[in-house]
Amino acid sequence: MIKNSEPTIHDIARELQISASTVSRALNDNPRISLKTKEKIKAVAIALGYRPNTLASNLRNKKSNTIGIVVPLINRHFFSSVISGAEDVAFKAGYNVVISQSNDLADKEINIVQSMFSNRVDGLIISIAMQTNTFDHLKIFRKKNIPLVFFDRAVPEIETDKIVVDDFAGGFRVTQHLIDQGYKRIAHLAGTQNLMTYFDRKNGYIEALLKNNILYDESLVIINSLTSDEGVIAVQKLMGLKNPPDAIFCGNDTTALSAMIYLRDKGIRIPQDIGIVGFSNEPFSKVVSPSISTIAQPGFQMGQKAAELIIKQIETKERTFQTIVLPTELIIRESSSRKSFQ
Amino acid sequence: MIKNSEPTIHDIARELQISASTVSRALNDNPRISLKTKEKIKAVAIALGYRPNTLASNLRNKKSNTIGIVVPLINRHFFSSVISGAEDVAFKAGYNVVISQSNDLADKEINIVQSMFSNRVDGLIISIAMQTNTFDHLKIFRKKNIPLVFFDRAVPEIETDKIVVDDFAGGFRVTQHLIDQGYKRIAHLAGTQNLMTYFDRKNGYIEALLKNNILYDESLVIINSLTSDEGVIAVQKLMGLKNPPDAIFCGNDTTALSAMIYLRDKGIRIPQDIGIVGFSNEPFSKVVSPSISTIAQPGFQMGQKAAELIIKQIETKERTFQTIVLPTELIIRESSSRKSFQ
DNA sequence: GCAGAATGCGCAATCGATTGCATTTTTATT
DNA sequence: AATAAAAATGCAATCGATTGCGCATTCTGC
Repeated sequence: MIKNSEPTIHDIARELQISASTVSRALNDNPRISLKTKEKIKAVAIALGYRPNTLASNLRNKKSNTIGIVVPLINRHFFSSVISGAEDVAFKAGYNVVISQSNDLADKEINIVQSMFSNRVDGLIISIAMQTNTFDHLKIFRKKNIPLVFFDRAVPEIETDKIVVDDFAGGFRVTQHLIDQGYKRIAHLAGTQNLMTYFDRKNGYIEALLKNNILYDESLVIINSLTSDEGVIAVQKLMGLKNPPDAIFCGNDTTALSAMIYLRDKGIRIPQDIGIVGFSNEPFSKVVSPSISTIAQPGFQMGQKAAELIIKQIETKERTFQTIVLPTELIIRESSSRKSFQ
Repeated sequence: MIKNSEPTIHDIARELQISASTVSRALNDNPRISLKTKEKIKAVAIALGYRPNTLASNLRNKKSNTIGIVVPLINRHFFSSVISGAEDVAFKAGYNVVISQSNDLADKEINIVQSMFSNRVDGLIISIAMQTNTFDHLKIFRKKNIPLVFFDRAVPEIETDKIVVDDFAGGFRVTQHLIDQGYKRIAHLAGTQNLMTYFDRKNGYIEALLKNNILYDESLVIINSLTSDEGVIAVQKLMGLKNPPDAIFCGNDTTALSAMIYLRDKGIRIPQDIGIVGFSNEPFSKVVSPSISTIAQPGFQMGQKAAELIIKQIETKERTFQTIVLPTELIIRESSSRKSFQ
């Protein structure tokens, strides 16, 4: 008879005239099974092409050995670095990783998170979508005591481990740097203010202005969702002011680039006429011309830390949450180096 | 008593003094259950915060409603586009998607694929790692008749659906373009020849040379793994030849960029002294200076097609495999536009 | 008012692996 | 050789959801 389906431990057991329990134990290297039996069983397992059914195992163990990672966009260098870092640690610790992207949409995020829950991931590492403003789908993880770790974009009202970068310091240093370069009217392109990251960057910016006795002019701050197109729109608006800025601190590299291209096409020189700084150190920021000054975030490292913390949560009952703030690095490139032209 | 664990259909059943079968059927909208009962059951389900245990369901149904996607590197724009396209279609069809990256390592790929198999994905969409040269871990999918679709980097010896781009035509057009621009000695930076993609690109290159009565000089072809560093090494070698090339067709944009930067630092002008063309149309290729001519591959579309085909394989028993060859587009930018300087 | 059909629901087995406890087999001890 | 102790293995329940089959109740038409 043709066995169409996968061989199971029962097939192995039948073959050897022993019980399935013994097979299960042998394959898991349980010391209660003699070496001789183990060897026989393993040989048959290989001969039959046996592959354990993780579903059955997970169901029984109430554990999937899987960590879910949800990011807004997979193809952002920062996020894929975090993924790589997390995978690195998780893999070595024997966990599988499933990745999904929310496309920055709240609905999709909810969908994904619930699906991961239903699939009984052992833990969830997430950076929330820009659009997300209700958090019930995440609170449930805490309520049910399922390991949860936020990175980069965390939810303040949910108490759990968080890995963030020092966005405030980042915003501060960018602004201070622009001031040091002699720029006087510094605008800021900010992201949604319900995300702490963008909120903090803006506050760092404001703080730096104050520290340097520069008036904080709200008309120089534009809040949008930091896409390429919106970068252009924002710059158009800024340049249309009676008193336009001479520097722009962009909330990310994408808008920094689109702004730069727009300005270049208008014949405005960078950094001589206008200084530009981005955020996140996307690979392109180094190779475009002029190269873009930006803030580097240790993505890979964040991923590693996130994985370590989630594994700690998974493997211990202890729940002493920490918020790890990783430092950022200001990378000064051409787009803001006005002094070198003087 | 505190129920720590998740509510199950049995809890709902107990609550209403009915059987679990009825609950299961009601939640699945089985017509055999009356509307009234269904409503009661659904109300209780919500009240208890019930979430189905997909593991149990999948085990019973021998189906996970999940499609696995394996790519070499998540942070390559081309691959993340494919992922997005596949997710798009899969999600709409009610499938979940799990993504993993092989980092171009054979071992990791084998590991991932086996783990996906053990998790009983309904189908696998994969672009193989550069390093992979044995295919048993994939052949098993065909042997067990589990849906399998290759995209971009396919395995010739495994018969199944494949979505590839016309790499041969791509290589041909790049080369023809360089010839049209007046370049005489055209070098080629190729990737591992056990991948059909790179093999075909090289053959397209050779064919174009022959068509134009240009001698094919093997010393102008360098094969490596197309990383940034190896791009530099390759160019150094090429420029060290007694008779160095005046154009380089690079196997990807990454090497095109690193080559370009190296040449620029040496004071060699692009495209005047040397023409450069890449492959894949990474986002940076458009914004660097000079912008890089390249071949665009319809990534999102490939992903969509791949998902459609895998779903077709999953949902029908029919196994008439097809190989879909999508067209490529030559994007001419500054790095190869020598004529505009004459 | 009654046979037969339709409707609504429950029983129990099943998916494949795991595990507490019981049972059998082997080894050690006197 | 007898018995205790240790080692090896098996039984059967369990994880949570699904489903073929069967039973009971209600409905339909004449």
